[in-house]
Amino acid sequence: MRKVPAQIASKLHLALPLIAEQGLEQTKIDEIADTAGIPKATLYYYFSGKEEILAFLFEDMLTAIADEASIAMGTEGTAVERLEAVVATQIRLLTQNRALGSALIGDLGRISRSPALVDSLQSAFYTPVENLLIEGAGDGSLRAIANPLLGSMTIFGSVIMSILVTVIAPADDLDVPNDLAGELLDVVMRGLLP
Amino acid sequence: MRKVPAQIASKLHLALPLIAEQGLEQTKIDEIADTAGIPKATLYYYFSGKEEILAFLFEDMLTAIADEASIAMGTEGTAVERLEAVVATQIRLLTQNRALGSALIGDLGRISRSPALVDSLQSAFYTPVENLLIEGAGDGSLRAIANPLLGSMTIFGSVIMSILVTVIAPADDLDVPNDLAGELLDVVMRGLLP
DNA sequence: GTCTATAAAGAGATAGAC
DNA sequence: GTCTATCTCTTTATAGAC
Repeated sequence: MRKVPAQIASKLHLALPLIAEQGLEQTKIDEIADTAGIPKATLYYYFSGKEEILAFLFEDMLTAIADEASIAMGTEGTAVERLEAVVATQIRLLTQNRALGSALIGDLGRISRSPALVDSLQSAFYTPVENLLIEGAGDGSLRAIANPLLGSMTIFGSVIMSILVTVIAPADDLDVPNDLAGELLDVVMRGLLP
Repeated sequence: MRKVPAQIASKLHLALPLIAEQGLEQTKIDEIADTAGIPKATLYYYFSGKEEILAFLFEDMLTAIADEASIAMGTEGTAVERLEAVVATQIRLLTQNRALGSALIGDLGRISRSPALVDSLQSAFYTPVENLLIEGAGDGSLRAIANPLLGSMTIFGSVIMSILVTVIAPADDLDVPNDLAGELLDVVMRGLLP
């Protein structure tokens, strides 16, 4: 894959709603080219095919999340406070670019098939959360759970599911909380027991 | 779609590892036919194409989960106890048929594109959990969270993520807990705060 | 280096005999 | 229900203009 110019990258986002709606499989590369306003041959010049295009966009988003999460981690405050900032960042970026977020969450299998994307996913979601869980156990602001991985999975799982249910495939009668990140964290933090 | 004989259905499962590994997109229908030992023409006799085959298998598993979850819900005990039984059932069935579980979790987008599968997913995962959360708030065994949907999302999210991380795409250095369901529920129930 | 046009290859799906 | 042969559509890849 050649280095993709910013203008191409930004145009590609125009094709994302299409991909998110019907899946990459059903999306012809001509549709992508037309919708994005990029000649098909140019796409083949930069990418080796459809998969690589989507992988590039995923990578793009995951890197952005990892970067902002890293910033949120570096702020002042207890581990809990920073954890909340990190999760809020993740949710914000996923919902901000709704179509890409949908495509990503709806296609976790694709990510798990690519080692590079697995790495990016870890940097964006697991690593910051897991580190904060460990820190929190240290500074006493979080309880020390036996397996920090289980904690970060719970958080990541609830984040992506909340996006899935509220943004990607919302039921008709659903009322989305204004402060989704806050309410979600409340549940995860305090648990379900009385 | 014609009614699929049990023998065809069971043979189809042989092709699942293939689909889970490389995705449906990269799986040729000839490969499915060969691996499952079903003539390609017969597949087209019962199904309209690849998508319908996978949808059928998903439906199959989701129905099984919904059925067993419904049984677990009907047992004696507090809401919490039955909730644990339901979640353990879900995890058990997802891991028991590892390849199908992988394909399902890795392809949530496909499910969200099909209203019938969304229904089945709800019956298998959301509905039983959400009902138990409401019941639990009633009998005092669970705290009354503002939005029960958030609770069921948290549970479902952590369930699928734990499957994803431990079963579908396990890291090399990962130690999978023996009692995954139990430890996971401990986190979700008691929360992350001290 | 980038684009237009088009040819070649490969997969999904179908038709009709058995 | 199953088989062989075939048709069609998509992707891939290239040749050549700019």
